[in-house]
Amino acid sequence: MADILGGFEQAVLLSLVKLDKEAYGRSIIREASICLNREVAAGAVYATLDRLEAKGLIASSLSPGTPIRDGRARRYFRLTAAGVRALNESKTALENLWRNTRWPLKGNA
Amino acid sequence: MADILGGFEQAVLLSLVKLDKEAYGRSIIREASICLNREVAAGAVYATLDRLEAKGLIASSLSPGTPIRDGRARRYFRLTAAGVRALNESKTALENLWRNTRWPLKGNA
DNA sequence: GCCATAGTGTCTACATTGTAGACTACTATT
DNA sequence: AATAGTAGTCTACAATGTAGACACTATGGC
Repeated sequence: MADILGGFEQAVLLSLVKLDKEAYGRSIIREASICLNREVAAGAVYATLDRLEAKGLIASSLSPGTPIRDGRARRYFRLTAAGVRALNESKTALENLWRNTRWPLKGNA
Repeated sequence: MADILGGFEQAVLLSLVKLDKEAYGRSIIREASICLNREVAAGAVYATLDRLEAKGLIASSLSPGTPIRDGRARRYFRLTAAGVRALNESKTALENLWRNTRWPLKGNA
């Protein structure tokens, strides 16, 4: 199993961090679009959220008690301790990968 | 198509950078193991090298003229201009992803 | 009441990337 | 010839990335 999270997973996870209490499907999609600077499909995000939840890196819960007012119930997501760890470790591994490499690379092709 | 190279691809590509003229299958495997701080299977590396070559990010050539002395002919790899670009862009995209995020993250779960 | 619209979540299908492990080749040594 | 050391190849499958169609609930206007 890859010990480094993929770019998309990191984007989704970091979106949760930034949105904090306001992290639910559609808001995550919007935030991830900004982070990655491109359009991201709803399915892509939900599929990733499901996988991350299956791995225990995030947890979800439907709109807490409060009455639903604007459409379907929102599903809120939050990072678990394991999620925070995985994110930190991925970042660290990536830093190590580039350590000792002057960047940006000069086109030496 | 992911605009951010995966961690393994980056490790392989960066190994080429570090090994420079001495980048061939087995030496890349050794270097990648160091970069990632874990064992990597030969098949994993060769498969990745083939894919990167198919995408035009690297190019290969068999041991240049010189007589083969220690086993099967070596296949040397080198980054193409597109490869350098892809590597730089991945790094940049990752930097942007983490921009404005204090790191390491505090376990707020 | 009925329809259009807006905001949400779900499902299916497929492409790409990550990885393991067994296997083939060639040389030098014993 | 048998063995070990260095190289590269192939197959198969798991994990991740992504698109696009679809379904549910509520509101506002006709």
